[in-house]
Amino acid sequence: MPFGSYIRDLRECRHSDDRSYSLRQVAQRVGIEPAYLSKIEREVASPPSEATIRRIADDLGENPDLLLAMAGKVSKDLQEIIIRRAPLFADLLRNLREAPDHAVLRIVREVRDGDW
Amino acid sequence: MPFGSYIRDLRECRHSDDRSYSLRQVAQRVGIEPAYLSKIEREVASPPSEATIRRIADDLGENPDLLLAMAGKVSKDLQEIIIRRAPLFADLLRNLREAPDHAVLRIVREVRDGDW
DNA sequence: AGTACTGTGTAGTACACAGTACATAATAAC
DNA sequence: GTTATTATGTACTGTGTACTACACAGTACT
Repeated sequence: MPFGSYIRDLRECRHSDDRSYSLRQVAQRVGIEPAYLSKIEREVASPPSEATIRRIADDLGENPDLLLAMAGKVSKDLQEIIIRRAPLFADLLRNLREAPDHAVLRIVREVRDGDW
Repeated sequence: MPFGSYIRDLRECRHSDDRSYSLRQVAQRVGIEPAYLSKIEREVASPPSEATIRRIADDLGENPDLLLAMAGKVSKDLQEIIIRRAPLFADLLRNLREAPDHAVLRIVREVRDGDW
């Protein structure tokens, strides 16, 4: 699903039982013009900047990494992590490309409880 | 070390025993204007596009992921890998942020020989 | 002294990104 | 049934990216 329709659905879902989730009010809280948010939702405009996506995610209560991904973006903080040790992490990621979710999850847990 | 000075040093090193590594000739092989490469090397211009960095890496025999990192960029193919499973990989990377190199390397090997 | 190479200065192009501003049309509330 | 609110259409702006084109200047050979 594209970014625009996704956040529109999400917002309309919130709107259905909370009147403060109109396009205008969300736009105001997020700090952009309603016309611009309208265009984003209808995919007339491409997804906004990372900062704006984060504020939208915050307002709609959605995972920011997921929204960024739907917008075709990778969070700046993740990019930083990779850039610091580029060849190493490049290698890791390319090796994990085809790994099934559960294998990656196992590694996440292993690392989190890791005693190196 | 910044991107510009790094590739200048690298090129001049090659140049010292191979005359075909002049700024002009490298620029021609890479497919950009010499004046532009000059500006990149002196950091008058910011680093070029990913595609151009790849061609430079290729010509100078350097690791493309390393050059991209020095330019503050993350390779598009790596971004793709993350984007496909954003929340999962975001979690993994943030957990690996502080992990020492050898721990990451161990995981790389583990995954490469992995039987899931 | 001429030519052949080396790098650099200046100027400008084309296009994408991230929006604003205002007018108008549709819908809901009272 | 008018007022208030909602969503859209159109037009425009400023900033960054990724370059090109061409003229100029220094050095090296011969």
